[in-house]
Amino acid sequence: MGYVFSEKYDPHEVERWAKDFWEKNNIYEKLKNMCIERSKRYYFIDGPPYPSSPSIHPGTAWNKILKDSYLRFWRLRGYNVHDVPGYDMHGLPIEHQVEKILGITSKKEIISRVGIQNFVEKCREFVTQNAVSMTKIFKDLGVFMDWSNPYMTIKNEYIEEAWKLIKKADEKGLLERELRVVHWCPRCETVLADYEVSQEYKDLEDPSIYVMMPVKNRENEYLVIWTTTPWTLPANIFIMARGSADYVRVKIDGKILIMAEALYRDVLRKAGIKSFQIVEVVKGKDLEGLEYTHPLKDLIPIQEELDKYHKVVIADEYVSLSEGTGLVHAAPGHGAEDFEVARRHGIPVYSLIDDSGRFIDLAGKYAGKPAREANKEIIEDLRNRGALLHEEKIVHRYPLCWRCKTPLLLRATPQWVIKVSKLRDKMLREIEKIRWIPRWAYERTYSLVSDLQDWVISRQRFWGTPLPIWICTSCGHKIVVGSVEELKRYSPNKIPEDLHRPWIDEVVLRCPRCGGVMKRVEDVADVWLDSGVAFYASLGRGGGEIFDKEVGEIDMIVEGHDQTRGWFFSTIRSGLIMFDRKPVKTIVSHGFMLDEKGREMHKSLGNFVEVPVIIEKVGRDPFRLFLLLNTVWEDMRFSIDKAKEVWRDLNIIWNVYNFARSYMEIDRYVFERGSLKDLYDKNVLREEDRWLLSRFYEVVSKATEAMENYRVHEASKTLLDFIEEDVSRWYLRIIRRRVWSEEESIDKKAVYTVLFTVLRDWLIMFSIITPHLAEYLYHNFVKRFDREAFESINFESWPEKAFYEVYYDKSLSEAFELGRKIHEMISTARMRAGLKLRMPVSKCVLILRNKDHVEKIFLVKRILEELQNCREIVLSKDLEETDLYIERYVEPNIGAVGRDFKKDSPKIIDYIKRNSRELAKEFLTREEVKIVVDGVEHVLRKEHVTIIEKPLEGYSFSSSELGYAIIDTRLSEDLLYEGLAREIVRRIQVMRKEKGLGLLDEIKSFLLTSSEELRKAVEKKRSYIMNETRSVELVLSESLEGVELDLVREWDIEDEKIIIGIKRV
RNA sequence: GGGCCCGUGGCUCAGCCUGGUAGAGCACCCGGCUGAUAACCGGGGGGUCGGGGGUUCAAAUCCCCCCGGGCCCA
Repeated sequence: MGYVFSEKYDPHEVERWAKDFWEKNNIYEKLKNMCIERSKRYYFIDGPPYPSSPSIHPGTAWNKILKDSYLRFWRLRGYNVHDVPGYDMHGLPIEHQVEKILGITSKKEIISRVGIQNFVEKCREFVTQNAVSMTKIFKDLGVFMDWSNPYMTIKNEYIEEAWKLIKKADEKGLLERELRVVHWCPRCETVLADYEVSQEYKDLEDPSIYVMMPVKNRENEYLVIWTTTPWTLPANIFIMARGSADYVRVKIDGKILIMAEALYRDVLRKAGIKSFQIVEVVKGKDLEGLEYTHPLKDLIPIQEELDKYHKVVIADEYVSLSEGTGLVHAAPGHGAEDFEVARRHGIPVYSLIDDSGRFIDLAGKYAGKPAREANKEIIEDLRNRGALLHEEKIVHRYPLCWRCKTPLLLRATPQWVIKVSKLRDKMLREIEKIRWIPRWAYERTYSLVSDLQDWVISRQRFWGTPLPIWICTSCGHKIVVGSVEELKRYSPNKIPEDLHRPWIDEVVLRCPRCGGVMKRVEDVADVWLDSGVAFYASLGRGGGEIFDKEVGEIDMIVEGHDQTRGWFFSTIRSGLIMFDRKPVKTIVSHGFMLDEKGREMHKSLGNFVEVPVIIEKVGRDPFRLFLLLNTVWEDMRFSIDKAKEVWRDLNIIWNVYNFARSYMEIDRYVFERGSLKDLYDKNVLREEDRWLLSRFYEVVSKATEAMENYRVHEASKTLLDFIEEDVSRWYLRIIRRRVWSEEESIDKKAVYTVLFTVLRDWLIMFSIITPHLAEYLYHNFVKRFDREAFESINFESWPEKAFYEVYYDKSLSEAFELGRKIHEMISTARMRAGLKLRMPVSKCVLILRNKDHVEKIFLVKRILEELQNCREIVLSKDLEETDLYIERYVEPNIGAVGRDFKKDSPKIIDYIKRNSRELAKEFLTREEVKIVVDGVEHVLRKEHVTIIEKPLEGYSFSSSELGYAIIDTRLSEDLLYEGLAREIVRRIQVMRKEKGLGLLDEIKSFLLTSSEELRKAVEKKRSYIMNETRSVELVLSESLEGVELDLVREWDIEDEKIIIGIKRV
C-alpha cells in the first residue's frame, strides 16, 4: 500500500483508502475478536431505526455516528463492547408502503384481493431490502457495528422473546381484554395508539351544533347540549353536568332551555335570540337524574332500549364552563370521558360504528353510512324535529391517521391491554435511578410517567408480532405462550416455520381444561412492543434469560429527544413488566437535525439532503466532525456549506502530521518505547517540550472526562483546539529551528519523541471522531516511526489520564499562556513600526505590571527571542521606565470635566493642559490625582483626561493590561543585511519548492541586482544564505547570459529589483 | 392549553450549572508570514446577549412575565 501525503487533505482519497484497508484486512472482525477476550463489558443497545425507505434521514446519520463515537471510546478504553445494530421492521407504516406499491387502499382488499400471505411476504421483502440498503449507508459512514448480524424484530427468535413479555404480563395479572375507547382509523381499520395519534393533528372544519333534548314530563322544556361531532348523537346515552355550577332555566318563545349560567348568554347570542327571560337559577346537582327523550328516537331503533338511561349525570371534571352549554352530551362508545363516566354509573356502552367507520344496523336510518358523512343528514333530521337550536361551523384541530391522513374516529372496541398504570409508582422510582443526559430529560420522563396510561397492545392488522394468545372456542380458557417450544406442548399440529400471520393463525391448540379447540386472537402487537423489548430480545434466542442473569443492565442508550415518549419510555416500561426494574443505567438524548432555517427536514418540504450527497460534497470525516461538534442534546441546523467549513480543521491536522513526518523522515527518527520517560527524567527536554506534555495531558484528562459523560462535542472541541492552537500555531512554530538543524543530537531526539508521542496519542483519541483520517495518519505517520505499532489504530488504547499527574506543570502552563500574549504584543509593536518578522531587531523591552509575570516570562524568554527574531529581550517591572521609550501626555475630556467641575471647568482644563506630562505620569499608576488650582483642592479622575502615548524616536510599542512591549526599531547595518539576506533566502526557497526539489537537494544560486544594499547583504551574509538554501555555490553575477539555470525569476525586495536563478546540482 | 429545550455580531455556535472586562469560526476590510503553502498568522469593523420586569455593589449567566422557534403531550 502506498501511503503518500498529498499536498492537501482530500477526504475522499483518505476515506477510500481507509475503507479499503478495513475491508481487505477484516479489521472490524479482528477488533471484535480482540474485544471478546476482554473482561470488562460495555452493553449498548441500538435503538432500531424503521426501514420504511431505502435511504436514511441525515438525522439518523447523526444518531449512528454519535453511537459510533461512544462505542469507539469504550472499545479504546479496553471494554468488550456490545455493538449489535438493529432494525424495527414491523408495523402499520410498512403495511402502508406496501399497500401503495400494490395499489390497494383498504384492509378488505388485502384479505380479498391480495391475500394475507402474499401481503406479508411483500412486507418482508420490502423491509428486508430497505434494511440492507440502510446498512450500506451506515457502514459507509464509518460506523463500526456488527453489521454482519443485526437484530431484526421480524425474526422468529425475536418474536418469541417479544411473546415472553406478553406472557410475563399475563402471569402478573396485567394482561386483560377490555372494551376501550380508542382512536380508530376507518381506512386502516385498526386502533391507533395515543402517541401515533398525537403526531398528526390538522385544522378541520366541522359543524358546531346546539341541540335541544326534550325533558321528559315537562312541556316544552329542553336540556341544551353542544357538539362538533353530530355523528355521535345516535349513540348518545346520557348528559353530563357540573354539580357545583349554576344553571339557568331561561324562557324564550314559550320554550324553556336549560344551560349553564356562565354560558347561556353566548349561546343565545349565537342563536340570534334577543329576548329571553330567566325563570330560575338552579345548581347542577339539582339537575341530577333529570330525564330526557332522545330527539332522534324514532329513527334509531336502539334508542328505544337506551331510553331508560337518558338522564343527567354529574361529572364535574368533564364539564367545561368555558365553551359549549355546560351540559355535555355523552356517547360512551365514542368518547373516553363519556366511557369512564358510563362505567362509573353502570351505564351500558354502545358504539354504532363498525370497523370501516360506517353505522351499523342498530343505527337504523343511518345504517351503512360513513360516520362523518352522516353529519349533514343528522343535522337535518334534528332541524326537522325542532331540536336544533343553532348550527354553525368551527375550525378545530382534529386527529388524522398519521399514515393515510384519514380523520380518525373515537370508538369503543375490545382490545388487549397491559395494565401498566399499576406499575406507575414503581416506574417513577426507577426512572429516578437512571442517569439522564441532559438532566432535563428526566423531568420530561417524570411528567409523562406521572400520567402513565394502560398500554393497548393489540392492533387489527397483519404485519406484526402476532399476539401469542389462544382462546378456547368452547370454554373460553386463555393461554398465553412464550415460545415455540411451549406452543408445541399444546398443539397437535406442526408449528409453521414462519411465526407471522397468516401461518400462525392456522395453529390450533387443544384446550388443557376442556379439550376443546383453541384459536389464536387475530390481532398483532403494537410495534412499540417490538422495539421496547429490544434490550433483551436483541440478544438472540433466550435473550430474556441472558439479560437477567448475565447482563443485568444496559450501560447506555442514545436516541433523539423525541424518543423520551417513544423508545426510551417503552424500553423502561418493558423492563418493569419483564424484570421489575429499569433496564438501563444511562440514557442520552440527542437533538434534532433541522434545515438551515431551523425547520424540520422533510422530503416533502424540499429541504431534505440525501446522505450520499453529503458524503460526496463534504466527505465522511468532515461530516462526522461537524455532527459531533454540535452540543449533543441540542437541535442542529444543518447546511452543506457549514459542514464543508470543518474541512479547514482537518486540513490543519493533515498539515501538522505532514510537517512532523517530513522532518522525522529526513532524520530517520525511530520511536523507542519508554524513551519519553527516560528523556524526561534525564532532563533533556526543553521548556517547550515539557510544556507541550503538560498541556497535552491536561487535554487527555479533559477529553476523557467529557467522553465519560457522553459530551462528545466537548471532547471534539478540546481535541481540536489543542491540535490547532497549541500544536500547530505554537509548538511547531517554536521548534521549527530545532528540527531544521542538520546535526543529530539528543535535543532533536527529545523534540521528536515528545512530538511523536503527543501526535500518536492525540490521533488515537481523535479516531473516535474521524476514524478514516485517523487510520490513514496512523499508517502514514505512527507506523512509519514505531515499528511495534499495531496493524490498525482500532487496536490501540485510549491514553491514560494518569500521566496527567506526571507531566502536568502548572507554572509552565501559565508561563506559556502568558508568553503567547506577549508574543502577540510584540507582533503588534512590530506591525506598528512596519517591521516584518524577517527583519531582526536588536532589543525588545518588556515592562510588565505584575512581577510574577516577569518571573514567568523569564522561562520563555529564549523562545520569544527566537520567534520574534529579536537579539535580546529585556525584562522589567518598573512602569516608570517606559519614559525612556514613550512620550506621554494627557488631554482634558471637556465633557467629563464640565459635568463634574461646573463653573471651575475652564480653570481645571487650563491646569490639565499646562501640566499635561506630569499628569500622564501620575495616572500611569493611579486612578485619581489630587490637584490644587487657585488654592482649591480638586480630585481629578482618569475619566477626566485622555492619555496619549507615543513612542519616542527609534521605538515602537504596544500595551495591554499586562504592561508594555517596546521594540527598538533602529536598524544597524548588520541587522539590515541580515533582514535582506532572509528576504533573499525566502525567495530562493519558494523557487526550490516550485521546481519540486527535495529538502536535501543541493543547488547553485545566481543573483543579479544593481542594488548596492542587496549586494552588500549577500556579501556579508553569504554563508547564512548558502546554508539555508543548500546552495553549494552562490554567485553575485553581472549577467546571467550563458548560465545554465533551472529557474529564473525577477523579484522585488524593499523596492529594489533582483533576479535570482537556481540550478540543481 | 400544558411540560421540557433553544433564542448571543450578517451566518453557525461557545460562554449560562458555580453572577465579576462578551468569545470562536465563516463572511468582509487591512496587514503579515513562507520548504506545512490552492495553506497559514495577526489586526480591524460589526453584538441594547429575543423583549420587559425583579434580585444583586454587579446579570448573557439567578428569578418572574411576554414574544419567536423546536420536541413531547392535551
